[in-house]
Amino acid sequence: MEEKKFYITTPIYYPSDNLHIGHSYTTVACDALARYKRLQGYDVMYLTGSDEHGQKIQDKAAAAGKTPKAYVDDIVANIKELWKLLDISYDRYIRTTDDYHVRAVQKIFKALYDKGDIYKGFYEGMYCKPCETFWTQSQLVDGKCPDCGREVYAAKEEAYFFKLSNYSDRLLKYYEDNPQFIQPEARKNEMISFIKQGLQDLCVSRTTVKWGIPVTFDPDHTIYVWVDALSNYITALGYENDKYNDYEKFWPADIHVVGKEILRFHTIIWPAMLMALDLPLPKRVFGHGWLLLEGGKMSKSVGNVVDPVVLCSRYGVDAVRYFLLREVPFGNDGVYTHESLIARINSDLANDLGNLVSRTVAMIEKYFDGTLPAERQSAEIDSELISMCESLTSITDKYMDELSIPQALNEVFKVVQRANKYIDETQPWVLAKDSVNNPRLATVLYNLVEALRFVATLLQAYLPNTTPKIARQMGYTADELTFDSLKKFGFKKEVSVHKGDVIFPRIDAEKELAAIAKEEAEKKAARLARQEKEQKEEAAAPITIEDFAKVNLIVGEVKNSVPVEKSDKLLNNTIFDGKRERTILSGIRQWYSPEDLIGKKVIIVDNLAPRKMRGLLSEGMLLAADMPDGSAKVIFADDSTPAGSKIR
RNA sequence: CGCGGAGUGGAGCAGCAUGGUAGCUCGUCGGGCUCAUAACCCGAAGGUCGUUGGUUCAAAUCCAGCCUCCGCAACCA
Repeated sequence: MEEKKFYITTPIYYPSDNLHIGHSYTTVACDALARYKRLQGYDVMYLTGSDEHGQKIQDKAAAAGKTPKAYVDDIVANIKELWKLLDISYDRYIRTTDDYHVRAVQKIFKALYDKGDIYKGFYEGMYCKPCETFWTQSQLVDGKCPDCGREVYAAKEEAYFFKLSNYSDRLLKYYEDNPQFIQPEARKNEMISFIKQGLQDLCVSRTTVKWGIPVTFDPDHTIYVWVDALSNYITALGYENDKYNDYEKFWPADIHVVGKEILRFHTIIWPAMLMALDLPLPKRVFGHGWLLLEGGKMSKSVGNVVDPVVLCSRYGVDAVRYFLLREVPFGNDGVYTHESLIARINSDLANDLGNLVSRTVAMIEKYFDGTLPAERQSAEIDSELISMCESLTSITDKYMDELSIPQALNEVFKVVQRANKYIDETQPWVLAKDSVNNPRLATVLYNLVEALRFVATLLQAYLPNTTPKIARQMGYTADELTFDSLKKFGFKKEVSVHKGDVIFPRIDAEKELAAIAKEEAEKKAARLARQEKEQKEEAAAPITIEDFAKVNLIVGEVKNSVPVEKSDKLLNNTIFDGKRERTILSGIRQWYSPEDLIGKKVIIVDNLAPRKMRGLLSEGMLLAADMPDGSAKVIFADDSTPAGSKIR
């Protein structure tokens, strides 16, 4: 018999900023799976956490004037608060800055080194000095640093490498022997072809990144992300540390749930590391889709409203959870809109479920003063509802095993819909007209209460905040909602209901959307006002001649100009600055065609930091005047001015 | 020929690895009911499944070409 334990993990999130709705999606999905397994009687370990090392956090912390640890401490506090708000039932939270993890990772690194799976070599690449970052040839943009656009130099740095290349065949074999390992199926082929292209050894240490775990036997080196972050799944159980003692019990993980973009790390690097350590591999890795916002670029202006905290305060935690769990199909991407959220809440939660509870309770109170009489009488018409309830868990079990959470929820709501239909079929209000029908009426109402008990019991996994309320109204205690009790329709014969508050209030979509639109407009206006104010302050503040001297303006000659593909605003200008030709992108395509510019002399900012736009690097900018109608007029210099002339 | 994803009734999706009645949710329209949160139940309208060609007795489904849209700038599950 299989041991009834279940180990599920979320990715550990990178706390360089507060989390957004997407992280909530992953975590809520795992929460539903964890809760479902607990209801099935499994001993569950649900792990989440944060991946707190690395250059970016170091930079962010510096920018905020904090130490890296203080910086992540604050964000981790916010994360934990968010999980509390969303009713996340994680059993353990790992931080990669936790002592026990740090020491365990050092031991793992050493063990891999001793076995020869990690070796010392040289990391060769293109190095950008100001950014202190190595780039691969393919990451470079026009041969320059993709971050700052400056020149990069071929450089070599001492580094440790993991022999990933040794594991190609074993990985492929593992995929073959364990077809369920990578899910969804479609992604598996991606991984296979990635391996078949040939794996390269993986750089696992850096000397340039300071915020990380030092290599014990070579302290100049910091352990680079992979060994640090991926190890969390075992260190959190107590692997190579004394903090916990659950490794034997819970490893290998039953499932790692990750976003599709990091599936590769979890299905290639992580298994290879485990193979190197002679440890068992996780049983499944599931790469889920993304929750997208309506029309990509809109995200920033929608921004705050999609903040999970705001959504919860507006609609309630369970409504938000329901939306996340229901809206995004298995493995695919889903789109968030206010309309779809409200529609989901209204039709499923308010109209179908909430209303069913409320009409059932109301009838029992009205016809029987809240308590059903003992005498009952069943009828043929009852059987369909009853059999649906009785077969419900076997269907949802299957869907939950496949991680088809929306489908599982759909099955539960089919019962809700069937119960609503059952009321129409049996017409309790007609039965109530003659007390002769009381036994029949009692049975009808009892069946509704029972159906709702099945529904509420299952929904505990998804809507933990609401199900106790439903149970209370139906006259059950929350502890009576067990999967065991679902073996039989007719759990408890006596029923007393208690009318309570409306469980899911209906949202007036029009009003709500108007309110949201208004709020967004206000936010936008506030932001614009702030920007304007800042600009004015900037303009108003006098600058010194030294400040002005920082801006190096020169005359340039436009040698060529072509529209940038897939952009209706940009022109790609080739400009001769007296020494060389450089590329300067300019957002003036609406008002100028290339012929207007070619051959003309313009004024350019010589020393502006290069910037990537539409995949092209723009080195400098072209001066133009803002017109009152929003258009722009390029400032041309006299034709006789030689290119390269300095302007002051 | 850069990579990836997608084109199915008004909207959002399923179906496509194993060809053979085109299904679901929302919306619309009509009807029923009154226990209930203007909710519930029933019915109807609406699709030549992006396009062209091929394979086949038969193609949304397999093959080839073409067209269109989205992401690849930022952040990131």
